[in-house]
Amino acid sequence: MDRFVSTFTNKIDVKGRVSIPASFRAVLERDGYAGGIYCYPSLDAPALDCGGERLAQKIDGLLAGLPDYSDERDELSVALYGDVQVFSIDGDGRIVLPEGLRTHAGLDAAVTFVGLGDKFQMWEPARFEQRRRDARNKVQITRKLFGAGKPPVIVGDSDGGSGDGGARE
Amino acid sequence: MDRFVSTFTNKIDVKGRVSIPASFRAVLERDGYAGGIYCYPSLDAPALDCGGERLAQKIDGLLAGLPDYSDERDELSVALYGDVQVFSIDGDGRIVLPEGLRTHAGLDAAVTFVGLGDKFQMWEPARFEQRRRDARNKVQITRKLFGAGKPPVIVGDSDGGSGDGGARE
DNA sequence: TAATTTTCCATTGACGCCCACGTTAACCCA
DNA sequence: TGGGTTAACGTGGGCGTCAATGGAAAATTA
Repeated sequence: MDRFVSTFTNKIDVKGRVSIPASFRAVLERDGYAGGIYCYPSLDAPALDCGGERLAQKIDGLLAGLPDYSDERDELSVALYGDVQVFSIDGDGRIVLPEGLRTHAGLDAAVTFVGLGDKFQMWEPARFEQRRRDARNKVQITRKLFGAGKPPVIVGDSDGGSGDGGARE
Repeated sequence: MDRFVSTFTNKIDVKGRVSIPASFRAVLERDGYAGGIYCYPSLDAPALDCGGERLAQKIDGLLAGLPDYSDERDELSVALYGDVQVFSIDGDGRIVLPEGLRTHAGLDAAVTFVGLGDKFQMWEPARFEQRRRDARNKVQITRKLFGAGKPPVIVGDSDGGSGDGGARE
């Protein structure tokens, strides 16, 4: 497995810790250094975008194209790095969510991890459910408009396996 | 870890001392001499740019490309070296911020350290928050740079808000 | 000597690390 | 095929260590 897939919901404990789904950790390890994850507030959703070394290298790659000490680079650096936080994963596969990011995503008692291929997102479970419903409606509409045969695959539609808040994969 | 990442906020005490985040100190040590950091007012922001040996060598590298005794070089030398200060880090990982630099960055009660890869910046916390908000607004430009085409499915853009559901990748 | 800076020490609160338990899925063997 | 066993994972809590911070003592300068 080399991509983040499926969704999982884990609890935040009293110390602010939350377990990263084991399958996501496996992807991170494959990605290089697995001792930490890069994380920043999602731009247009109340969620956090997360990934491993590959994500970090993407950011670096963008900056590498710009000359050192140019204004352009400085601005972009702040825009990109400014929001990024790095969480170290402890021996039990958990991270601690600091206050700032928790408020952005409205995280309180639990976190829903949403695999998006080369990165994943962390959502407040109820908000994600809402968002997912909206997405389904949208797909219905789109399908009618286009008369498409195959609907785009969203998240476990029909709730086959993972959606029920059960922790395990 | 060999790059400055994440952001941290530490307090300035009554004597003008402030702790350098431990993870940044680790980077500095790896960078060569860890007894001091190079620091100068940021050119285009109310902040201070800081780094270790690698940063100093980069500055040297820039000047090396210009002919000796050219006006250009003189100007750049002054611009780059003129305001550089070297702070020694005490036994507890702290530096003392002199008056001049504190006023440039408006530093008063606390400092936000922003990791930018091969260097980091010191901001007055409130100003950095402001800057970060601005940066997020400018993200449309950033997105083009990222070549964000198709947003990932799932997050059905229900809030009619800013464009595609895809976050920056 | 007075004032300011630097070094050293102490506190405390957060964080990393370790272990232990319950639950659930996977596995094995009859 | 079904029941029992084992392993993996998520979760909670305790404990030790280290970083951040405040303050005192020593040293340097005027």
